[in-house]
Amino acid sequence: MNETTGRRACGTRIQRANRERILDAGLEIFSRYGFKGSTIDQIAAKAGMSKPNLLYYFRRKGEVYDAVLGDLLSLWLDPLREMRAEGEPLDEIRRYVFRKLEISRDRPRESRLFANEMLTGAPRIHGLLAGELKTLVDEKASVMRGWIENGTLAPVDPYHLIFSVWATTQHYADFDVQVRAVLGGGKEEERFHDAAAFLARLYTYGLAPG
Amino acid sequence: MNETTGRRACGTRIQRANRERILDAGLEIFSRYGFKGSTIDQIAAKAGMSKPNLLYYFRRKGEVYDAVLGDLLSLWLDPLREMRAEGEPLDEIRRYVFRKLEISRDRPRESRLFANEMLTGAPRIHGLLAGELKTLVDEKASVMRGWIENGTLAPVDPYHLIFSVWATTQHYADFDVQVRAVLGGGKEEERFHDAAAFLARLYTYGLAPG
DNA sequence: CAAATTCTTGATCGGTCGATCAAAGCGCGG
DNA sequence: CCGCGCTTTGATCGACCGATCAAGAATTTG
Repeated sequence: MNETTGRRACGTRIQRANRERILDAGLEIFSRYGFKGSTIDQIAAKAGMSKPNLLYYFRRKGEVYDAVLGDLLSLWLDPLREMRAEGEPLDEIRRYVFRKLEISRDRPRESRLFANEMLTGAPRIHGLLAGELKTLVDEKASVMRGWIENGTLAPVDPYHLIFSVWATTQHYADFDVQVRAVLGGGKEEERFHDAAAFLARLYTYGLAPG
Repeated sequence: MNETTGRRACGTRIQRANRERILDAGLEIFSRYGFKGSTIDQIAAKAGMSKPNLLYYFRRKGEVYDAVLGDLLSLWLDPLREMRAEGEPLDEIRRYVFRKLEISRDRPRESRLFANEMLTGAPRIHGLLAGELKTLVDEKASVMRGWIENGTLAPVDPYHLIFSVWATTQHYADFDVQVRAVLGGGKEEERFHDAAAFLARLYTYGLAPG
């Protein structure tokens, strides 16, 4: 027994370390070239191991992809889950926007992978979209309808409101090249601040009731 | 001479027809699987011809891709070009949003291809982004700054305003699968109307001065 | 230390894809 | 009808890629 690390058994130390490296390399490569556009050689090279060794840990290319994607969904939905019906509506929405914007800044590879999957018709996570995702969105849309009836939120379509938050925040990760080309080589910190300020203003005044 | 059609000479009738079919098929395939993920066989099959025949009109796979992409940029930038400094700011912006939303509805393949190119780092159009695109955006940002000084537009960052328009409108084409999964199988017409109404409201109140 | 197990990799196989070529088909002017 | 140029395609080549295997290296275990 080697429970010295304190983590529950899930393969040897080497196994865990190598799986970790493979998943990280897979995220890097898949997020840039998509599933078909990526090769096992690329991923193995990025992970610093040989191709057969990678296939020793994941029998198929698709298994790496699914594992990378599987780690993603909770990260993706958690910020929306945090939206509380008891909070001040505009505060909750601004906070949600800010959290999503932070994720775009800190996890651009995850965002691009997600976008890539959507663009190709989401063949591998279509079930999750119609299930877990839709359930959560329906729930939060219901919360927003409550706010609208309270008169604490402008009467807008909750679904399209959520879509707009997804779109405006993910844009900074997915279209990073375009954003950089337009804004020039300014500091990333400044870009983030300006984007946050603009979105805060847009949603504050755009969604204020009355 | 066969100027009977009235179009200027640009290959025979057969050449023009086949190039057209190839470009349309290329758009269909490339927009769904990206450059590396698409095969000439797929494109040729979709165009209803053999692979060598396709390569008779375009010597390389990359030539098809570049031709498809080249037809795209003007379509992409025209709506922004139409924004007039003399107009009423909020009208101009609302009109821009609506035009972009129409394009997302009517040309989803073009939108997805563009998104795919961005996700992969835009290796083939990076020059256009830093050139033609940036020039136009700088020009319109300047127009918006004028509106802000006039007091006819809220003091927001013009660049991030434009980004948000791109993001919110393209989202309906690029993330179509997700939108459908969340909204269920409602009519496309209704979706479009609701999205237009939400965005009109968001930008009207979010950008109104004072 | 020795045996057993886990880990790593060079070599290789079958399949796919981009690209080429030669030959056959087709339309058009004489 | 003939001959010429434009168009189409079956066959094929080389490169790349996913996957397998057997053998060797490293690590763990007794």
